[in-house]
Amino acid sequence: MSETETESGSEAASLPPRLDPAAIEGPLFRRSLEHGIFSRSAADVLEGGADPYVIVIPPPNVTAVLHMGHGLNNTIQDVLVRWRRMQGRAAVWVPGTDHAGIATQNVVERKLAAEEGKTRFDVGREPFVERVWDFVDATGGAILDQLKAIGASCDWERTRFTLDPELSRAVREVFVRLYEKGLVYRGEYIINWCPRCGTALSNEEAEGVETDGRLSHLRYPFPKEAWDAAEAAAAAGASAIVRLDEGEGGGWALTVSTTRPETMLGDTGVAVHPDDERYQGLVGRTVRLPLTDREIPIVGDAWVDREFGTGMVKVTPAHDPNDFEIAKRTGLEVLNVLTPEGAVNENAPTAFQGMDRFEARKAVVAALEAQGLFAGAEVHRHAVPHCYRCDTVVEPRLSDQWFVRMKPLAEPALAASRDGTLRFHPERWSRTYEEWLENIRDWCISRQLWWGHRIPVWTCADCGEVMCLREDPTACSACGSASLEQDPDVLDTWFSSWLWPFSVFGWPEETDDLKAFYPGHTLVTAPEILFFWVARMVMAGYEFRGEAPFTDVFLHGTVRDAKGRKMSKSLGNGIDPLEVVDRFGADALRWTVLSMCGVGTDIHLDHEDLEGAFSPGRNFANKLWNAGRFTLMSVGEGAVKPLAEVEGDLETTDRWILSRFHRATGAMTDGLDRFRLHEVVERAHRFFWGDFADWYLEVVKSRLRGEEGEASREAARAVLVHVFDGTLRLLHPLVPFVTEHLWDRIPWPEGTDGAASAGDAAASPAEAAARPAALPLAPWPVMEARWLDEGAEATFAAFQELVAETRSLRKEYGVGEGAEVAIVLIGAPAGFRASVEAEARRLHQFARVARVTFDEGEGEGEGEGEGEGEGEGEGGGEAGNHAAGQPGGEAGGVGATAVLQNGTELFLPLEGLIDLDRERERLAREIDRLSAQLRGAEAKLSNENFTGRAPAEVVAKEREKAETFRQQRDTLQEKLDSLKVDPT
RNA sequence: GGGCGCUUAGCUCAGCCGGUUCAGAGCACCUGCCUUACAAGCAGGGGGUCGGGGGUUCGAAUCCCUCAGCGCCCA
Repeated sequence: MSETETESGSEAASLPPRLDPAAIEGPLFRRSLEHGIFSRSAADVLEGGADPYVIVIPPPNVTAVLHMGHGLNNTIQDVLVRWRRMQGRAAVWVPGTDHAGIATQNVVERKLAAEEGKTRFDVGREPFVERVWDFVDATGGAILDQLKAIGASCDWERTRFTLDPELSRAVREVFVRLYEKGLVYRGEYIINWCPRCGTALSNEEAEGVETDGRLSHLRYPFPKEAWDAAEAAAAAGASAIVRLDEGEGGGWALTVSTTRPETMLGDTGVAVHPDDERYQGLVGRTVRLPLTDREIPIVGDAWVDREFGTGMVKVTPAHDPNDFEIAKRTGLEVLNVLTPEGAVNENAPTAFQGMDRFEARKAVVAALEAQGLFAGAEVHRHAVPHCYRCDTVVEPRLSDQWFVRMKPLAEPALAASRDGTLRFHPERWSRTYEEWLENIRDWCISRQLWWGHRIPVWTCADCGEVMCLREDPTACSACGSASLEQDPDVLDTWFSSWLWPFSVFGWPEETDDLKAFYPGHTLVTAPEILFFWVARMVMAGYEFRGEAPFTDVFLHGTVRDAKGRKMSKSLGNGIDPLEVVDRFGADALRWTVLSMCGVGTDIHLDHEDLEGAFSPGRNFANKLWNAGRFTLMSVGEGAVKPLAEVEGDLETTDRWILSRFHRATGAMTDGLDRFRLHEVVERAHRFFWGDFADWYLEVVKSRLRGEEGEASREAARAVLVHVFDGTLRLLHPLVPFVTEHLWDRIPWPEGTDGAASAGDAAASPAEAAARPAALPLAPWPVMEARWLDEGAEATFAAFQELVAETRSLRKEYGVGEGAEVAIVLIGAPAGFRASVEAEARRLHQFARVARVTFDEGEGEGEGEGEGEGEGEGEGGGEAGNHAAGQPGGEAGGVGATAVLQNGTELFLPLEGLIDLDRERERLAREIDRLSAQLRGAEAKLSNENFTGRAPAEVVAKEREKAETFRQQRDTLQEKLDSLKVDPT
């Protein structure tokens, strides 16, 4: 027994048979941090000449808690950054958080209300902001530590926060510059107002929600003097003009429609298209606004769509953006009838004052109904804007706000996409991006909040001078007065986020960091914030640095539950990544989400079955663990030779695995290059599990035990270590922990060890011969064409096919797993015969083939008696099925047949086990299949159009296929014919 | 109303600028194995007229048109 030998106290012996992620992940990550593995300095680039690779994290909210969306997003970034780092780039991934104005302020306000029953106004501005800081200092940034749990290899020393002094300075500088350029302006416009948050929102922050609303029809009566005109209009086909019931005095009225009836309280006019003949006689007249004592004019404005509804619209300038524009053009009065909280204000009739807008909606309808002025309603599906933070229905509201003029900023950002400077993955997002920029609207940047960057504009109380300044003023620049008032509002959080790619490096200072690491390279995010953030970053990049902040934007899918619903707190269908890490490990989480990361597809994970959801990742990591365990155990302690020294002793299987490894290397590198992560994972899986673990590890077992000579053993050890090292490197960006743990234990080839011990980050990746300081810094493998070996691959593929077919036949006929069999290969090409002979030991190992005999074919048996059948076959069979027995030549005996692609007939003698009927059926099925294939190929080949027009290569291939099919079919047909004659 | 995308095995998805024994993977399922790296594993197996229809082509899951269903974005 060699047991003592395999457990000779090596490192491997200490590896338990199951991976325990919790035991290795934390310590490994801490070690990397301690040794500064993930950090790079500007000097590396500016002085060391390193090629930078920069990613800035999409900063999560400072008070956020990690969810699977973050898990996916950051896993992807980590894969890319680890890969580039291994390629020798000065990889910098900048982490950080944003202050999330609304969200954070909300949290603290709620806390304040719950704990002290106070509002922020009770506390006061300064003390309130203090409290938010206290809260953020105490609990904020926790999400960054959570990111560490999934292995995020950020340059943690560069952690930034949008409210850091440096970043705040960048925000201020940008505001002032834009102000000075006239790109920031202040004005009264209809903006999206969240009555609950009490602040303005940008257009992007008001999310349309498809809703079945009610389109109500309201009647506004004409004063007596307009009845004639109304009657005339009705006669002209104006469907909006109707005659009222007697109860209303029998007069005339017009009909307008709205989904928000309460806004009629603020109507100041009715509009028709100026060219609409039906209403020509009414323009200039007035109409009585019900429920109020006002009369409002009818105006003509070209914005009105004659075709929509009655072609007549009510105009509420203070509560609708289009109506506001109409009012500006036609001079209609602007009347605000809602309070900031969304209640009816004092400009409306007393009866409605104080009512909430939705309450007022009902009340208005009821009041109109009572007066016979409600003309019914119909269901109307439309998009209702909701606050993206609190989901409250947003109210369009006239308000004095700050805006950024976007058109000039959008132009270079648009050009960048069009000319390919900026690339999207998947590519189709570029169209969405471009369309948004083409139709860009000005950006409302002021927020009526306290938490955030305060707008740096002061107004002199004495002379009215307005000052926009980089430094806080002490006196009015015009009159010297000290009574200055700063604008109370703060800026949209995105107004700091859009500067993130350069503000994190110290801009507006021309820092070394900025020189070294701007522009960056890749941005990884979800399509949801394409407009909010991505497009704006590009604009800011061009405006303030003259260059796009990155070249590639990778947009990944959304994490959903098993039913396809977005994960959310309110639905309770979320998955806590930390729980996943606890139970299955970060590697399992990463592998699982990456394997599902198809281009542009969402990721479905069952929150009710975490085990099922993450087992692929856990299983993979465990498989890797065990392959490593075996490798380390069987390589043993002794020095391993470098590959170059054993080249003369390499066997076909060695050349095969090396060839497969280099192919996998090429494919994975290419996949990473093209952001095809799903492909990368698939390729990694196929190579590691399908080639390395399933075949190579099995193939080298006996060699490693020294059963095939010392030279073979040393070659196997060298190749095994070499390929395993390379495999760990390829897999490291995907599953960093298990790979690093194993890699640390690889016995390094002679002469390369000792150069640096693990953890010494100083070693340069350029010193190829020296052992890299740590796996994250080990050079990424490069595909070398000289190791690609089609011959070895073909040879081994044929061997694999033989094994598979033999196994299949054994199983088909119930040969016990342990039972040994003999096989006969008939008509094997010389090369194949040689390789089978060379791998006889392996054939036994894989398929329990105790003996192979070769037959030249055509009935001529080799005559060597078989008849051993050591397994249970002989014992159990009795004489029963021996009927077809043709003693002697195996080829003609009783057994099962398959045919290999190279035409070789595989015969498995199965005396005593075979069911001839079943074998005939099976053969017939195979023959049918092959015949069909053959017919298909022949049909093509006999088609002159095909042979004439298809590329010669394709035609040749088709001929080859046809030949193979024919050969295989004929072989089986002969076999079947021989079985047809029942010898009894 | 405008735009984008999706529909392939029971489930989640690859494959899609046409031609690999082209219909694949993982999970699930069936059968047999606790073979000293791994039962979180190994071996074998069943399962799909590639949403419907039409077209282009020597050849279509792949390109074009159309219909149906689903999803997202913008107005």
